[in-house]
Amino acid sequence: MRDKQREDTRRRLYLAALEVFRRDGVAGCRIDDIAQKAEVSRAAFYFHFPTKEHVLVDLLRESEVAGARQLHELPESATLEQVLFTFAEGLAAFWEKEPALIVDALTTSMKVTAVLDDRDSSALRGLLAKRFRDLAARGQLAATLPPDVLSDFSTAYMLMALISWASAPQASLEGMLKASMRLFLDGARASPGNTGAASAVAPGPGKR
Amino acid sequence: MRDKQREDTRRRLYLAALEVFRRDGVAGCRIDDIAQKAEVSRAAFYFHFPTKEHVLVDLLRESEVAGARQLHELPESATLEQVLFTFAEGLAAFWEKEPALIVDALTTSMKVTAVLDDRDSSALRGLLAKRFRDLAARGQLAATLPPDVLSDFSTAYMLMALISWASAPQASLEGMLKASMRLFLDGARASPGNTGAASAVAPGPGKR
DNA sequence: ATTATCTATAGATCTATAGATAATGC
DNA sequence: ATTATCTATAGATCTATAGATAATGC
Repeated sequence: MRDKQREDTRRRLYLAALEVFRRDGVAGCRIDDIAQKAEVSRAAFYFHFPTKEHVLVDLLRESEVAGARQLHELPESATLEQVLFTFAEGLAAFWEKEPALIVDALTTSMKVTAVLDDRDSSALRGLLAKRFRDLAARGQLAATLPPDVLSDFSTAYMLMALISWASAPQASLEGMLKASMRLFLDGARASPGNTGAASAVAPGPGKR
Repeated sequence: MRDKQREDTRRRLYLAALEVFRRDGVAGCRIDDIAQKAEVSRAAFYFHFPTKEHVLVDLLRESEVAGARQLHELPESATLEQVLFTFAEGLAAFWEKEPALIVDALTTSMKVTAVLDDRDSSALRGLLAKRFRDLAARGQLAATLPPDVLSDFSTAYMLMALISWASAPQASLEGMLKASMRLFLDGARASPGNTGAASAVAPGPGKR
């Protein structure tokens, strides 16, 4: 009963905050407006969220859940490409509906999670890291950096792709995300097998 | 005379702000303390900087200048690797002396520059983009994405490497930055020529 | 005389906290 | 009786702005 009401209030504040963010921007909005829209006092907001930026951490978590949902259904044996593209599709579907909040959500969350540095607070970060460790064990990863770090870099590319698309939405977000994943996989260096388009579907290391 | 005084005050505020940031953190500090240390009124701070976060934009610019300094001396014909490694060295030298401000400087600047989106406000961003366009013209770049975007992604990798190092400083920052550049160049996919260490010095596409 | 730089300060907004209310546990 | 959730509010800090001062341009 108490738990239910607590979650209820928190959810109302969360949704109200997103509405106000979309209207006034994260930096420009007043917490009073959020609280009023959620029909609680301003102090109640602070009871649930340390700062208004923390609402965006929740939003990013939600987007990660959207990205990870399909990931669970992939077999253990999935390739690196399948893992990353599946995740990219989920992310694209989520953020296409919330373009105005991409930059704020990603930059503030990056700050918060960089400080926290708990690979487990985020369901996705742990899930993706596990996939990467498995792939490394099967020899599918370059040995440049440890799998955990590689996993974080793949996420960084997705975030960059999202921010880049949000600042200047050209093509489809999904296309942009997948292009960034090809870049992550094959690198920026010109080479016979690396024209971008080709490697998008090629299953293995695919030389020639 | 007036210009000189203006720049003088601005510089005093800039240095005072960095001191206070190091002591109290960017989020936790008071602008009054910054102004007091610079011996001007709080309003004078706002005359020079819209928000305290904008001080960090200046800091990031300074680091870019440090990174770009050596870049000017590279010949037009320099390889992608030479360009990126030179830049990485300059960045590493700068940020090693300012580890406490890395995360705040990079995340807030990312937000600000993502919104501004002027490829020219930053000397470096323009300089690096030009290098990338030249490299693309000489066929040294993968065609996955336009050169300008590739240039931004290379910077994103550096930023990620910096943030990652700042959160958990393991090895040398320069080593971390160069590893991230190898990842950028060759991708994360396992392949015969891609063991990381090997490609660090190899000049060309270097298969085998 | 005009303009750029800076100060003093009023009003807005936030942050911290003492206390009210109602659910929970004994 | 105790504790979790929320409110009311005092004090801190920020933001906006009217005005002072001194350099610049005519």
